[in-house]
Amino acid sequence: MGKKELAALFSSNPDRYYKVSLFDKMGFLRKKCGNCEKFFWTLDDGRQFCPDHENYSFIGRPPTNKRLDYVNAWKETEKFFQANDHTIVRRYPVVCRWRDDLYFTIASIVDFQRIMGNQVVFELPANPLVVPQMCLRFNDIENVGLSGRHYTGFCMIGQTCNADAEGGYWKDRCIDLDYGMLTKGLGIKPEEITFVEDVWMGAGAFGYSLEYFVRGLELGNAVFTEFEGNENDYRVMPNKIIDMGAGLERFSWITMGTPTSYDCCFGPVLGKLRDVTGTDSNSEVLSQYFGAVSSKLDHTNSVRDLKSLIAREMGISDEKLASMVAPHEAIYTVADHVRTLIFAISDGALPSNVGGGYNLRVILRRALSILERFGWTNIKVEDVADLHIDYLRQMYPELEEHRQDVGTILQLEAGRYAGSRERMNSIATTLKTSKKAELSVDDLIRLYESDGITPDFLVEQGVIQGVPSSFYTKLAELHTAASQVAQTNKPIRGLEGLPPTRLLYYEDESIREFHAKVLKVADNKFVILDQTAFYPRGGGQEPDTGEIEGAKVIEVIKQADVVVHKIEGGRLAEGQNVHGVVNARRRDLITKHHTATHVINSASRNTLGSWVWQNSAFKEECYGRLDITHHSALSKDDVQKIEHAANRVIRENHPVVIKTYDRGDAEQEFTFRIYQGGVVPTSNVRIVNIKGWDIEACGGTHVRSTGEIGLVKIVKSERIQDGVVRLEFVAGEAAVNYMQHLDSQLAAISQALGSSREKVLESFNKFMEEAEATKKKVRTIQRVVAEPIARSISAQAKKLGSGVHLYSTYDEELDDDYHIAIGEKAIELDPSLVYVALISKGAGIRVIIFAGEAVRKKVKAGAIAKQISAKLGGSGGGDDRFGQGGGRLKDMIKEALLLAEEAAK
RNA sequence: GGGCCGGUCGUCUAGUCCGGUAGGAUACGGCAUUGGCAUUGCUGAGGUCGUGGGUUCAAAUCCCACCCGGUCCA
Repeated sequence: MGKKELAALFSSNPDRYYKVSLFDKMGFLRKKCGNCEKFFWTLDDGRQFCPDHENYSFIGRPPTNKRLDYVNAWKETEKFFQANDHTIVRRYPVVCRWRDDLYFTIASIVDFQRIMGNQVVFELPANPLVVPQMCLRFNDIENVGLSGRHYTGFCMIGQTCNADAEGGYWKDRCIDLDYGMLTKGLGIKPEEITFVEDVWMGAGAFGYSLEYFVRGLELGNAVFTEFEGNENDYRVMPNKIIDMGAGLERFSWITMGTPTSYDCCFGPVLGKLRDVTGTDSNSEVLSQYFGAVSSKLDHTNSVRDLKSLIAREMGISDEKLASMVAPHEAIYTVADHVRTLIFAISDGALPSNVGGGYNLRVILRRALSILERFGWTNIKVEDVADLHIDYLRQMYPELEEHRQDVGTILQLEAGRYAGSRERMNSIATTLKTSKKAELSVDDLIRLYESDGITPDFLVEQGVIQGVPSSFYTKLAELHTAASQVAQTNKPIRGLEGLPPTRLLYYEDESIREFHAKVLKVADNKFVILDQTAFYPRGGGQEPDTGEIEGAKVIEVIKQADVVVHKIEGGRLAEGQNVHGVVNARRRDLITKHHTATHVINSASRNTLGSWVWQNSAFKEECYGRLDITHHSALSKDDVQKIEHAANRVIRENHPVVIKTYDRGDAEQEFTFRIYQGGVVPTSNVRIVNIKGWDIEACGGTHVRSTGEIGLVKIVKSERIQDGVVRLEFVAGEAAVNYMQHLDSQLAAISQALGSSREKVLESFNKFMEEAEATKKKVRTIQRVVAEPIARSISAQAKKLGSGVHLYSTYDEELDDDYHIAIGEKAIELDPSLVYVALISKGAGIRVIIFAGEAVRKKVKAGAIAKQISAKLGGSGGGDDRFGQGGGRLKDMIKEALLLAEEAAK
């Protein structure tokens, strides 16, 4: 059963599903749309079509006397629902930390959804509640700023209620309230409101819904999630959920009736931008145009198509209209994109080239390129951000706290973009001026993939005439072929029906020895006990090792609720009572590294900025690794500051308190900062609280107070990908070992230099300088002596009967560079000279041959080099003037020299 | 997470496929032309060819690993 069938099913029984008490009370009539056959409810008997086919007739003449800008529209909403016993909840982060299937919060209901297994469960911090949830969506970017109603970031008013919990209500009251909100809150007349029947299907649950419209504008959608299961097997949920989502931007718009919703939702931002850019804001044509676009755009057509239609209606040319409209679209788009970035960055996301960060970089670069295209160099994105924050802080005071950070990140990214543009331009000019033939499609793909240069950009720059039609298909092929499926570890079989293992390491972390009973031995090596003190691999913490009754425990994993010990060198029988011993030193070190990870994580955030989050972590016996989100590589100074902060916390000996909380309570009390290690898939969370420093949800083992860590030393920091920096560190005894190792290395170096430890750098620099100077001196001497030596060589050369002057030598002291320099000079001075040098080099012999111009007809340097090298057991070659080669047979040197003489005769 | 591209004097780069004396441009120093400058000519200095291994008589070039930067996709 698909959405269509479900709609038919619900609509076939409207009294059961859709008819709410309001409809009877007020006399709403149920009608079938004469166009799309959808059912809808209205007070207007004459209405034939559902609002989907209606133009936005509120533009220019709003259906209410109230005029509510964005912030006031929220205040009105807040007031109304508060008066009707709803708890107003502060917005959740737009970065969706509590679900790993979403980068961003895309709807208000997402706030309260938690994934457990394959099931979505709802956790409401209050009942009923209303939340002004900022949502980010990047799937309709092309329409943003153009359509009048699309945003990359918008506020969804979420009215959420668990019908079966205390304080809960169901559809009658929900629609009563929403109706009240529209009529009393916004001041809209009842006849203006239409409810349309629809359905909603999600993961493991579905329901029916009523969308409400005024003058063709959908203001909200009340979803009644009544059933759980799938289409073939479902039942009424024990906790039915109401999810009403309404667009705050639209609430404001319906009361203002501005040409676009942007005009009433960005506060003073648009006006300021128009002033600065000198964009005329009082044009009748413009409001006519945007009004037309807003009302006529439906799901099927694009703004571009609409534009020429409207131009025709308005009786002006496409070009004229486009040029009038473009700066306005640009301002709308920039305002939207920057607003979205403010929320994302405030909530800890960073523009980057990976994951959700990519979306952020795309919109930022879009905004920057718009500013550039229009030549609005006097507008800085960080200034636009400030304007937004000035306005929005009444509603979202937390934005004020992050004003500085947002500015920092925007500025940094704008700089990166400028660098990128510069590089693209220089590549474009190189391509344009190079005499190379047409660029092939493969060339274009390479340029796109390795430099991010789109063919559109090349067309713009006049490098190519047009984009080849095969470009995008070829690109698509490339990527579908490359995509692969990730592999997962296959589970150990035969564990079904075993009770959950009792986890002694949680009950008392100090236990290193314990008694237990063997419940199961699978495959001769996987042992399951009724209880264990062995910590299994998980949360980036490596497993314990040790022994069970003499058998070595080499690996411990947790599968569902069962801890599995992999053993080696021993046999255990099911039912046997055993004694287990955990490798205490290993556990202690891993534990220290784990608590140190938390300490360093907060130290990094306090040092670098609020955008720092744990990206992933790994804790071993001999070192720990923490990946944090950060926009740039760390300087030495940054690392030292973090190290200082971390060690201070260790010296201050903060207590580490571990306590289990209800997940919702923990989120409310400690915020989503607790999810540093990722999503927690259980309804209880174990909170590790380093008092006064760091609070995280974590399942690992920890010291009782930070002083036990003793010492941390950051060993290395590297940027492992855009937006992620890896810190490698050592803690406790491992840190001491590391320091000792460094110390002995330093001792060895200073000894080798014959220097003292204090002056090791000084003497190293001196050695380097000397080496450099010596190299230079050798070069100079070589140049100075080349001529006199060349002369004496010419004099020494054997004058052969053939007219050839032959000089040959075997040299064990000077190198090939010397002989190349001398040989070159020598044949210049004596064109009849043939210069043959065999040079001992390591285990082999190098051959250098020069032939003077006058004898080149007879003696070819390359040929001789080849012959001689062959004799020496190697090979060589070259041209007539210069040849080189070599070999390894040192006892053939004499014969090789004779061979040269032979050839010159 | 999966790819791809690049790293050569201060700067921009050629050379890499197919191993054989690292070359050009620009800026810089000097000299000449000039009353002075611009210009021009001559000339000089400037290079761990990202790092480390390997193959080879020989590696900027081929192979492997790593580092740094860029970029695309999910």
